[in-house]
Amino acid sequence: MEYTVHQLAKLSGVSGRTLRYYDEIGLLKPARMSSSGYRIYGGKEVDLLQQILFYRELDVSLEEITKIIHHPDFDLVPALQQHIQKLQDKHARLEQIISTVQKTIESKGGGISMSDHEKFEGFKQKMIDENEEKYGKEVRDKYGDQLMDDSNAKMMGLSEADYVRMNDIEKSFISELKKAYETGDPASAEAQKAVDLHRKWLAFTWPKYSKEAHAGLADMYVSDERFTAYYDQHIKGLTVFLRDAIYVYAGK
Amino acid sequence: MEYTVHQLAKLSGVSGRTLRYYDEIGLLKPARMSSSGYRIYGGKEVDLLQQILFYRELDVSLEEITKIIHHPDFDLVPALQQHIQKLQDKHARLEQIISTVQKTIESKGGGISMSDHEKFEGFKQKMIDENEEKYGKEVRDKYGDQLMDDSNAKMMGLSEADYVRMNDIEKSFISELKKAYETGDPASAEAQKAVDLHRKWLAFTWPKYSKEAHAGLADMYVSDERFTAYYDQHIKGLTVFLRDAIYVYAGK
DNA sequence: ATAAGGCTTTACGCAACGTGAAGGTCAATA
DNA sequence: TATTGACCTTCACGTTGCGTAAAGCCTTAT
Repeated sequence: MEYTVHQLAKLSGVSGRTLRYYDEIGLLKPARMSSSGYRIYGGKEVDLLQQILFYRELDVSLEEITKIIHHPDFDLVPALQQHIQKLQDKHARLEQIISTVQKTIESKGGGISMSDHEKFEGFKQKMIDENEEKYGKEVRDKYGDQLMDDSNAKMMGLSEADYVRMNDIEKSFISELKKAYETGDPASAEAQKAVDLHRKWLAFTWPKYSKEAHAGLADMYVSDERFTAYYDQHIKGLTVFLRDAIYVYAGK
Repeated sequence: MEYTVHQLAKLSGVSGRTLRYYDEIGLLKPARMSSSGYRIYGGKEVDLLQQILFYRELDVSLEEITKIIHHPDFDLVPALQQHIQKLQDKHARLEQIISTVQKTIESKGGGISMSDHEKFEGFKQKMIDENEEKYGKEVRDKYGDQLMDDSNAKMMGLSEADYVRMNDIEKSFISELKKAYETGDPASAEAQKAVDLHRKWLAFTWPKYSKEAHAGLADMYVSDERFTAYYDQHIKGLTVFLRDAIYVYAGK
């Protein structure tokens, strides 16, 4: 039996455009062309199309399918294993996303404002990842794996109520810090009060406090442009002022 | 603090191109343009970008994000609920795909040929779905829900070994049918032997055999172009011949 | 003054087709 | 036989979220 595009299309459930496209990219060529230039497909092509659709169902790209179909000695198993890896990654990521969206929806019923919630759920993991990436090695070298792992765990375990309190404290901290900046003295009472709030704020994510780590963090603030940008957003030079105040606080 | 594209890009982790694109589609416009035409972003834009990236992480389309961000009274919860639905569908589908790919890989170790396996795993559920869609109502009306459900269940429970045997039987059936066609007589011994093989083949997916259902299936074969195409692929007119032979077999 | 590095707009490319547009072909009917 | 109407063909643009040049202006440092 022979089929034109539309016939094969109806037979297989794909569109005519799809078949022309498959012809175009060399995935499925018609058996022959009629005298008037029509595409004519035969039984062999029907079978091939079945196989193509099978792999397509599995989310394999048409490029991969082309290799699979047209090279009988194609190394299928490793390719599929790699493919399954990607699928599983996607799967895990979706799971995470779904849970985040669910929490986001729930939070709309509760007292936590949307923007808080966004900042909370959306960036928690990201913060940990970035933290790990940028400072992980340094911190692990300096203070050991335990501290870093504990810190990450604590971050993940943060409740939303905690998060709200943490945010409140940070706001107080920023406002105190700005006031302190006016004095121009990192050792002033105002500055030290601000740093104390900073310490409390850190307590939410730090499993164990140490003056050395606090001072180390101050260095990071100054050297990392994202932190600098964040603090200098309020007043230019605030980051350096904060570092100096922490130095005093930590007795460095 | 003010930022140029590249500065904000580094700060937030996205590319400059992305920021220009967001400007272009009206998702995130710079606070102002410098005298020389540079994009200048402020603290407000930094916050907005954070929110944008949050939703982007959740696989929300930029179009949706635009609505969410720029219309404070946007009805977020139903939108997110709808979104979560899509995510869950994707998630479930991925699960199914992963399992199929896994089985596909496993089968490469066993004795079942790839092509058999493809046909088996990939189309089993699809067959059921299509079956249900096309004939479900008719069959359920005629023979009751139980038969249809049982049939679907039996199909899903088919082992691969069964599937191989099923395929063998179908091959014999086709070859017998072709021989029978030569005789031109649907009542010939050859034709009836073929129909008997057809019956055995059916037994793999039919929970209970009945002559009425068999004859009904023959009608479907003739009226459905996919079946017609399938059988007429071998010899034109074979479908009608098969129907007539089944009629005789079923005493209709 | 010149080079380096930032910025700009313009525009093609990616995946897998959907959706016309403009025009040829084929079978059946008035 | 001429004309529908239903096919078929080849362009070619639109989709999503940017990556990646290309060509040229702006700014800063040497």
